[in-house]
Amino acid sequence: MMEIELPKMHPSQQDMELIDILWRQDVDLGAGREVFDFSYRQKEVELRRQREQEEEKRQQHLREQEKALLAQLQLDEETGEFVPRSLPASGTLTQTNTTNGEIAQNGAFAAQEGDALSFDECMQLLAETFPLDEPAESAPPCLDVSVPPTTDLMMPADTPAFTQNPLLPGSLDQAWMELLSLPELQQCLNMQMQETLNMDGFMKPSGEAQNPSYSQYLPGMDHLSSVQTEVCPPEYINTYDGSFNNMVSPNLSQMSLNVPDVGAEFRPEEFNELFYPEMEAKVNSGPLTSDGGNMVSQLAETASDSPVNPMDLQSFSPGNLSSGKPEPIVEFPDSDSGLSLDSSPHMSSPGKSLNEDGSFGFSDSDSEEMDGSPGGTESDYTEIFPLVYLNDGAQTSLSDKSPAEQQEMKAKNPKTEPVEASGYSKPPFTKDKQKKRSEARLSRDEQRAKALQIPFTVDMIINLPVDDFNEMMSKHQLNEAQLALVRDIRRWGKNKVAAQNCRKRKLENIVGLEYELDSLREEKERLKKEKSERSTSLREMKQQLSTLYQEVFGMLRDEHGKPFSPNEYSLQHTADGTVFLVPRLKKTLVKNN
DNA sequence: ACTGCCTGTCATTCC
DNA sequence: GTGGAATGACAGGCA
Repeated sequence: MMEIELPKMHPSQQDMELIDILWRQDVDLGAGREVFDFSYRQKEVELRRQREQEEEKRQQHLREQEKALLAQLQLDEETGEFVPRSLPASGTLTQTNTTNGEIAQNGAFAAQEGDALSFDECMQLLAETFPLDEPAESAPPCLDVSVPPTTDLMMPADTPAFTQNPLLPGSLDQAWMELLSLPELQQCLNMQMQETLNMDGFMKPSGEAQNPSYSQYLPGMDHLSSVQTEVCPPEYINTYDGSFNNMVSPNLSQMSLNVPDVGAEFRPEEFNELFYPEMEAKVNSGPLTSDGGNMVSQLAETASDSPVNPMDLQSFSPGNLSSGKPEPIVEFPDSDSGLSLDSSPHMSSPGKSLNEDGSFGFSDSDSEEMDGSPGGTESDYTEIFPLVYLNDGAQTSLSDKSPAEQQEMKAKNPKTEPVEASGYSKPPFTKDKQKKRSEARLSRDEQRAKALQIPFTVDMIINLPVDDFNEMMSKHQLNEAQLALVRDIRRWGKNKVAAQNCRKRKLENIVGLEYELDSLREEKERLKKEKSERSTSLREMKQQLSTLYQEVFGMLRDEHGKPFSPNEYSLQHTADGTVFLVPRLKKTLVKNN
């Protein structure tokens, strides 16, 4: 059996860190952790050490109990179970057999036996090696370390012997772990793990099971992963996986191409620079905090900078809101709330009915309606719509449009003709005409909104939930006319959709009623036919009954052999089939009575 | 010019 | 009380 030499050299801090990293890979990689800084990790290490101390005491107690129990047990070689000793007299021999059996079953136990280091000796050595101020150093929680010395002793390196033998008493395992806690053994173990890593590539058996994260999530970064295995505490990797993997993963592939040669010493700054070069460039004031939440928020801020709502671009363009000039008073006799049942936001895009010369191409004689029409509830903001609005609004709309949209408009409207005019010129079908007409109407409310420089789209005004709508309104300072128009647009739009739904429902009801009417007519015809058939059947049955009656009555004779007169007698039958000959006179008398 | 249809809007009721 | 859906009624546009 192998005899483990205990080198006299003391481990360096780097070795301890490396050992720490390695056992953490095995022990902790399964759990995601939001730790980025060493301080947090060190605190956690201290807490863990305290817990391990307590655990060690508890396990020591258990070991003593198990020792006492083992002293009373022997191994049943057939079942592999420990059974109570039957004969105390043969205790010595049995003890020997038990030991042999254990040796045969587990090399660890054999190694311990052969190592001539008892548990107490180990503990003493432990106490000597590590004074009382940091006793936890001697008991790292890498108790489940994947490569125990048994790997070298009796099992091949790739054998899944990392799992404990269920027959191995916990005390023995713990004793081994006590031994493993020695720095010398840790160094030896470190070398073994390095060999295993080199041989298996990357912690194949246990690493994948315990840390399915980075080796899979960072394809093509195997070299980096292996480097990180050595230089980066798994907490960092886990933290990246847990917190940022989704966010930064699109960049990881690029980063892997530019990965610098990571030095043997891990530096969070370099790590951040490595994975967040853009953010480093953006947030260049002071070092990045290692706190994941802060980084998330910074990322969110970064992300929130880029996407700009097209509506916002349009709505908050210079001069739209903050001009401070008095809003032109607009009057639009006909509203168009911009939405229908199947309307898409594009249908209500502003400027669709704009003429190229800058005037609005209202459909449905809107230009005529512009002259003036009865003012209803719109009167508060629809006093009179000055011509200034037409030019201003049109120019604004045109300028707000993207070049592509303007080109599209030009393509749709090559001449100064209104879109509606061209659309109505040669409509192939009436439905299409109506649709175009509806689309043309769609822009009117938007133009009203644009005229009053309302910074919302009609779609938003109409379709936002009440809370969001109120929130949106509260975020902008709108004057009375704008508020009235916005609420009118919302009311019109909702009522328009409601009217469309109502009419659709009404049509569906009509169709349904027609269908029901047809069904009822069919049912009526069927019932009439059935009635006729049954009437015919009844008539035939009556005829048959009459024939049968006469036949039976004619066969009846009185005591003189004469037939009964049908005028004086009649046949009657009861429900049970009994037939009676009843005198008609008597029956008449009975009836009269 | 009349008619029927479609659509938007208003007023009202109800939830 | 408010918001919104539902609906009848009305008006305007169009074919």
